[in-house]
Amino acid sequence: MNFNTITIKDIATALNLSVSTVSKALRDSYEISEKTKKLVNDYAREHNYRPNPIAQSLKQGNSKSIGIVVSTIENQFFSQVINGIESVAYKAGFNVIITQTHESYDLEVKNVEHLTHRSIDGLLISLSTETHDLGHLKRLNELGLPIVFFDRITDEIETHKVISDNFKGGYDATRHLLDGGYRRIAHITSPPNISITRERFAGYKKAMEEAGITIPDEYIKHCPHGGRDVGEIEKALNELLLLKNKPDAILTTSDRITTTSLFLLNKLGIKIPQEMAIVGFTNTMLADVLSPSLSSVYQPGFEMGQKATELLLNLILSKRPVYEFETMVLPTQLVTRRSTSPKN
Amino acid sequence: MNFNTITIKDIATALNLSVSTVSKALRDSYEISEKTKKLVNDYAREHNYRPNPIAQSLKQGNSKSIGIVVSTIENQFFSQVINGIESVAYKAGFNVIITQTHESYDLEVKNVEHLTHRSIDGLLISLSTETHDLGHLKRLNELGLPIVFFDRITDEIETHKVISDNFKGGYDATRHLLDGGYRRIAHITSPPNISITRERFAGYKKAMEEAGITIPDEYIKHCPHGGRDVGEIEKALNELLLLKNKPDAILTTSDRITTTSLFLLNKLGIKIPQEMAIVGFTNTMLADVLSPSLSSVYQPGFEMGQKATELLLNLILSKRPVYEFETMVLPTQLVTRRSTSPKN
DNA sequence: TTGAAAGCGGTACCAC
DNA sequence: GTGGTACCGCTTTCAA
Repeated sequence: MNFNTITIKDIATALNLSVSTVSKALRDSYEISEKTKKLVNDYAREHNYRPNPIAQSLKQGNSKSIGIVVSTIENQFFSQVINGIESVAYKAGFNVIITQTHESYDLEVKNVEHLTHRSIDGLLISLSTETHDLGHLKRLNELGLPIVFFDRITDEIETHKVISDNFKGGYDATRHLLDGGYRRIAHITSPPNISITRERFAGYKKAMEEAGITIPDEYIKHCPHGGRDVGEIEKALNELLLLKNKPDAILTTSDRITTTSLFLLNKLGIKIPQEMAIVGFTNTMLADVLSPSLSSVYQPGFEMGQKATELLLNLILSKRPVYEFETMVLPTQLVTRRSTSPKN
Repeated sequence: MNFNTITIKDIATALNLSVSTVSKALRDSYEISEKTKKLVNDYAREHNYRPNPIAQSLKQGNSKSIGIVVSTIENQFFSQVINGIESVAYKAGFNVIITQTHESYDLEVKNVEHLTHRSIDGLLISLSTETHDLGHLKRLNELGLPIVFFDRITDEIETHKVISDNFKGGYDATRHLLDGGYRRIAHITSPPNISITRERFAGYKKAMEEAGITIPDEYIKHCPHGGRDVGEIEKALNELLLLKNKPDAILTTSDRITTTSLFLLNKLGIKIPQEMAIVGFTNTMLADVLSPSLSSVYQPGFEMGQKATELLLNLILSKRPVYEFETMVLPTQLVTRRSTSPKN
């Protein structure tokens, strides 16, 4: 149903004008006399006229709106990104449509389809953990849909990308543990197909190598859905705890894996950091208030949303096709707290 | 831009049929021969045809999508509600469009306008703290737009509503404090114009009355934006701490007010619960892991989203106008933890 | 069984 | 300066 009180046609009838005249008057065309413009605009204002953007986009081929795909808005990092996106988009007169994949490839495909059908002018996307095949996005990219990837990106499509410095985040966190005297550092993370997993792992590995430590294979645990299900985190943690060569510290990635690991360790009665230190990627504002306070790698979510949107708007508003793309890397921030206090 | 590879017209041209025939074939009309149907459907499948829902909704006057308005998705409660909404909506073949007011009346009006223009079939809304005037929603309601309120509702519009048992939540939490020996119980909450504030206050008041305690006026602190800004929470808390007759416990409402209060108390070095007990409404999954673990009133967010959507779909799909409305009240759950351990 | 044409709400080209 | 009209993609009478 259409709940706009009034259409351009109604105005035309009421003022005894043609629709085209009304349309032009509303768009402040030079062709229309000031008198008519005033007449039309006054009437429109009084009757609370609003153009129907669906009709407009059908006609004009643009919609002044951008689509967003994230894994889940429950994740503080993503809700901060979305706030950043909105702050820039609204200022430029664009609306946003938010969708969630819940880490499902099928839902990602469905959402992207839904968004393009709703006639978006551009797409901001962070890939789901299940996504291997990028066909759905490649097709759109080739058709000319402006796309900007953020957070979880891909090499297979050339366009603007915005990430945080995951390598450095992983490196700094690991270095911090090493400096505190921890040597047996395990890593619970997302599946290796998504970019952030590989980047953070690389940082972790580098720091370990520099310390002359070989990482046992069984120290690396992947959660197939990036921690969506408690079970996968529980499994990873239990396996680590059962190792002969039990780790004395864990580096976790993603909000969910980090906070859930903390929860589980507490539940098991394991003393943090004496028996097990923990540092993780998370954007929760509660790191300070956790028990114990949680050392964490913070990503600039809001800024990431802003930057990604600025780049996307550039693509959308560019008169000519763009062939030069950039990958913007934003700094992460390690905040050390009690969960990683130095040994002894 | 339209990034659908192919339109109904393309199919018509390719198969040497008329658009109307193709349209009917795709909709499996009895008028069309099986042979033609097969021809059309095969071609459509091969070429990955998807109808353009914008054009459809322009024509049909419905869009198979529902609009959502919440204050902020950063709030765990609301992201849980949204997940509940999606779970029901998707199953019924409806899409959802999520918008945030950030507790601003202006944004609420703008979002509602944007949603109705995008041709939604129904609206799910939780009012912003700034909203006093309901004109924008009354108008739509009178025009026949199905609306279901949840969480922060209003008496001024008659329709389905879903809330949690805020009275009982407030009552139980207060009762729990009283049972623990706390008597000077303060209350930091949202502004009184929104329903949840009044309902929770009523429960708190009832419990205090039953205990024969008169609540000093200065024990009631309202955060104008429901805790959106840290400053307003800080101010409320500081004022309480400076009172001669300093409270020994606080009941907080909303995720933000609750967790921020905990943070601030910790920061000030105030011992919880010895110097100040705290219990609050929050849906964070971290209540257990906080320092100290936080007694909290949990609201069934996911279920609320589900119920609200079911009611909305009833309204949307109903053949005849609906005149009987219900207000569904879902149970809250008090989980007691260390932040409210009994005195002594 | 199939097709022509109108129309949803706008925009824009082209006449007058 | 104003109006007629075609069109965006699709659905739906009404004719053929």
